[in-house]
Amino acid sequence: MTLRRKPTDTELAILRVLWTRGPSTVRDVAVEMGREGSYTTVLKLLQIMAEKGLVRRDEKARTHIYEAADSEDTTQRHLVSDLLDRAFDGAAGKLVLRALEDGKVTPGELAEIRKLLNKRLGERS
Amino acid sequence: MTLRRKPTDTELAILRVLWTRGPSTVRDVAVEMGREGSYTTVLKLLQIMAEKGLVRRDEKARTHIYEAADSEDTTQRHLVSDLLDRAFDGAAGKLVLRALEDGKVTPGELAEIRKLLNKRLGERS
DNA sequence: TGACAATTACGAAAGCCGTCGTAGACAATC
DNA sequence: GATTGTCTACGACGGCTTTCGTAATTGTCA
Repeated sequence: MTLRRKPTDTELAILRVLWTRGPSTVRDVAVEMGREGSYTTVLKLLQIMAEKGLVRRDEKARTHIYEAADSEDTTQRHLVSDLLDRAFDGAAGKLVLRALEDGKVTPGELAEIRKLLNKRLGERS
Repeated sequence: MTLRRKPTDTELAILRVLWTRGPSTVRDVAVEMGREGSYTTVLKLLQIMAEKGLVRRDEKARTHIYEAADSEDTTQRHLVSDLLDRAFDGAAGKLVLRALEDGKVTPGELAEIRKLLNKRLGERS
């Protein structure tokens, strides 16, 4: 398996564009981020991300096409797990509490959390 | 209010020592981290963190005493909120699901989450 | 007082990140 | 074929993070 470093903030912003847009050109990404003026900066970032393995690059055409290497879900899982280790000593419950306090949660998500919670309560010894 | 930048990974590791040990000397922190060999590195980090306002320094005695400026809870809240913005578009529910999937949650925490969840379900329109 | 140990202070180096300027390749159009 | 526009490639810079070596300061103890 490939060892991938955690994406930086800027890299994550780019990945988010790729996740929502799908495979994109440099210009696509730059426009979406409102950074058309700094075109070469976005280009360079994507090139480095390709070296790191964060994105895949299709060079068949003159204008290259970039695509996120890992899915949004996978990356989110890694980021959460990382934060869990770094700041919560692995205690997921505490993180969940913090998140529920802070953020907005849709009713659908609330229901889903409930379901997962019940499953957890049921299976515990 | 003071504008504080997000602590780096290393800084967070130091903060965790300060949170569990309480006010500590450089040596205390270095020992706790198993980095007594790199004493001056830990010292320098703490000095910089003091400049940034991440820690407070008591210089009354010859051996300075360092203490985390923000509480663990506050910092955790900031980190979660930051991750929420950067990777989840603010959707706390999704983050909660990822965390529940991944980590270990104590029965006590499960109960607390349940309670908070019920409160949320009750108040929603 | 003098020697020694522990501590703080300081500066430099290496590496990474984000930014930008510029050069070169290529295609299309006239 | 020359010009123009778009794209990739490359190098350099400033800033930040972490590490380390070394000097300066201070306390202790014989």
